[in-house]
Amino acid sequence: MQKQKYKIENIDSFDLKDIFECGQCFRWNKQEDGSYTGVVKNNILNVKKQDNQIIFQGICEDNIQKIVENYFDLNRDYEKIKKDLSKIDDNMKTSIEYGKGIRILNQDLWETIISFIISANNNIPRIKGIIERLSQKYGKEIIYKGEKYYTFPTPEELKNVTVEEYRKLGLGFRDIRLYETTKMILEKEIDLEKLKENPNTKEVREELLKLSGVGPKVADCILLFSDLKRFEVFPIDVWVRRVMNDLYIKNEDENKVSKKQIEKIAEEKFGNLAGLAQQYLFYWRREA
DNA sequence: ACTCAGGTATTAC
DNA sequence: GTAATACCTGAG
Repeated sequence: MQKQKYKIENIDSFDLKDIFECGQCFRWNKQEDGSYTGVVKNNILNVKKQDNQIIFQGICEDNIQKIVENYFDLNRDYEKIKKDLSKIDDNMKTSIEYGKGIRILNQDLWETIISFIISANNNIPRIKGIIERLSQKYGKEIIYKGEKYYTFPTPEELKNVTVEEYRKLGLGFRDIRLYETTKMILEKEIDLEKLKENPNTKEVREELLKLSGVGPKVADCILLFSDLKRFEVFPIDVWVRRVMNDLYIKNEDENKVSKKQIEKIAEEKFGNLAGLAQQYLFYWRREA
């Protein structure tokens, strides 16, 4: 573990707010100076934007450049993606203009699974609070700039946690789901390493759906936001349903719009970039 | 007191 | 297969 620093310059498609507040992650917090600090695996990172530079610093167990390039998806050409998506229609163009600094993070698969199970029928402040308490209680402490941070607990670290203990953390009815899913993963009923190696997204999705607390929406979030990185999925939550109905379907009652209907349009219009399109639309509809 | 929030699991047609 | 319903919790 050592303090490290890394800078990149003149990168488009990199805005702190767009990245950290577009709804893909839960462990990044804004600091007084406008930078963001977060926990990435066993590393504490702080990201600051200054002029046309992005400055990453933190305490890392591995090379910070390597960590950052992978986590922030730096080797993907977002300019090209945005250009392609913008051609589709004015709606996409508008939403991309709004969220032009978005990048989809390569988050740890296990952490993403648990985080999005917690997200079900929940609100962001509460989701963040639960994840923080979970990490504080079962993760490892790391001190950075005098502050205490906690790594996200590994499956092993949650091995002996009871349903009652989860309930005490405020998980509510999701307690049993965390318990069961952790058990399934520990016992390799679902092998996460094998999932990463499987290029067949449909098969991986079927596997994820076997986990307790993982339904269609959570499975798609995991596929898109974790290091599985499948951009062809299209997670449909209340906001996406709303924006898709507003823009393309125009049913008087958005709740009557079927999931299949939305999926069909997403597939036709956005194809293998559906996940990105979803994120721009979601962020725009929610924040703008 | 009551509604709502990044849905899922269960039960009943 | 598709529709209705319950579900922790805490903030507004």
